[in-house]
Amino acid sequence: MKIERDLKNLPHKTIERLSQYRRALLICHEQGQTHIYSHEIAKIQHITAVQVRRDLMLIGYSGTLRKGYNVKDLIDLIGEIIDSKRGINVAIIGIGNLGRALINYFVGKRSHLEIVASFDINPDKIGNIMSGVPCYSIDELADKIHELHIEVAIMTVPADFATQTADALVAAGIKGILNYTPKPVNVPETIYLEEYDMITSLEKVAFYVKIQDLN
Amino acid sequence: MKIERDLKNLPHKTIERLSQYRRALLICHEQGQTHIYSHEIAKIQHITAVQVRRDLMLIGYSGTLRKGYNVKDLIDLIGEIIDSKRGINVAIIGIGNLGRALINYFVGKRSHLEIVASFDINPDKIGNIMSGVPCYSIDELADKIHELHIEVAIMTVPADFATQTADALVAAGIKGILNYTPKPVNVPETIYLEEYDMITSLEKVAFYVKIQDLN
DNA sequence: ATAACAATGTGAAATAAATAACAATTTATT
DNA sequence: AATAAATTGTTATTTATTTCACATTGTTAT
Repeated sequence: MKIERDLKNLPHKTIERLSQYRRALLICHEQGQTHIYSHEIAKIQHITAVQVRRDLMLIGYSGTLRKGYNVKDLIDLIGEIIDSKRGINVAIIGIGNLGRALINYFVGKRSHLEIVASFDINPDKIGNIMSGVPCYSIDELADKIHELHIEVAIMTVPADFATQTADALVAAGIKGILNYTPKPVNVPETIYLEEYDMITSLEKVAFYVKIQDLN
Repeated sequence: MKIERDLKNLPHKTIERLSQYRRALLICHEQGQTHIYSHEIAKIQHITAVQVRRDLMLIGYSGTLRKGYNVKDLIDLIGEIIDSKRGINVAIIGIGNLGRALINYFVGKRSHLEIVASFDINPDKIGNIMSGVPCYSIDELADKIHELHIEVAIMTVPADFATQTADALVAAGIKGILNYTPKPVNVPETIYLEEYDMITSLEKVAFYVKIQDLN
């Protein structure tokens, strides 16, 4: 009960960084590294060592002086914080290039997050299995979401289908949506929505390149 | 000279939102809408009307009372702020699913950002043209970056190639990098680097879905 | 032993970003 | 003409996030 309250108070940015720390730590662990200093983690993530220490403080982890943090312990603790014990099933909506990229990229990467289904409108794709992920007709969306206990959906449909796809997901009882279409969608407040648009990122890079030249 | 200083002082978040406002405004403009209120823009972007007005205040745009903002004028002004007058050439490094998704998605979308080349290591892909974008060997990276005046690169190579790709881009004189590999890369401070990792976003969604259940 | 060093942990301060509050003003209505 | 309503523009405030400063404490070298 204490922990639940703490989790809710973790800054959003800290959540993001914890995920990134873990990814870096997993690589260190694979390579046999047992301990790591805050400034080493910081360097990998292009942030400051203080930032790392503060994040770890927030999740109640203590390192040892002069040896730093225990890589394995920290990986496990971050898992306890950000992972769901029961695991979470994920679906990808829209099997275009981006949908395929996500499937290839995610499958097998995180044990607590499993991509259990994909959906498309194209008959040529329906029925296929890609990296172990079956593709169903979008008509089966609601049924499969219930049947397979899918809680999170990643939207990779064309922009013109974004709204109706989001509506269908909401109606089917999805709990979280990651929207990669360039069209913002509206969902009830009870559903967690994360939107990311690649054009915005590219335009941002271009902007900072541009103003550098103005020096 | 006044403007140059102002541009540098615009909050990063405002830059991102300006890009998003424009995208929404372009759709409105296509549909023949001539004016728009701050609260309408806000609703599309899931933010507050005050936030919109503040962003527009920062770029020195004034709307008209009771009619709101002129869609066309605002599109043009945002372009003056975030676009480079000369246009910026972009390359995609790595023609996997994600690279292809980006090409399909970007081509023709923004006049000031042109994808002029892609690069890959696979001989089957080299020499192909996709949506008008030629694919060159990664060996030609430096040459083509100079020849085609490429200033921004989007990295969509496998994680294991991230470091060497970034190093090659830096050596070739790139000015900005958008890194979509899951591996953070190091570049000199003079180069603008934006990194985005899809696993982090998915884990974040999963986290907030998880803690909602703890209520 | 003791001093010097190098790391963590954390309260305080600074910075960045979002929100609240409200004055000003145009338009529509009576 | 006066009033009401709706919208912008902007200062002040609040909230969120990062950084600073430094106390603490193992470890190593002398």
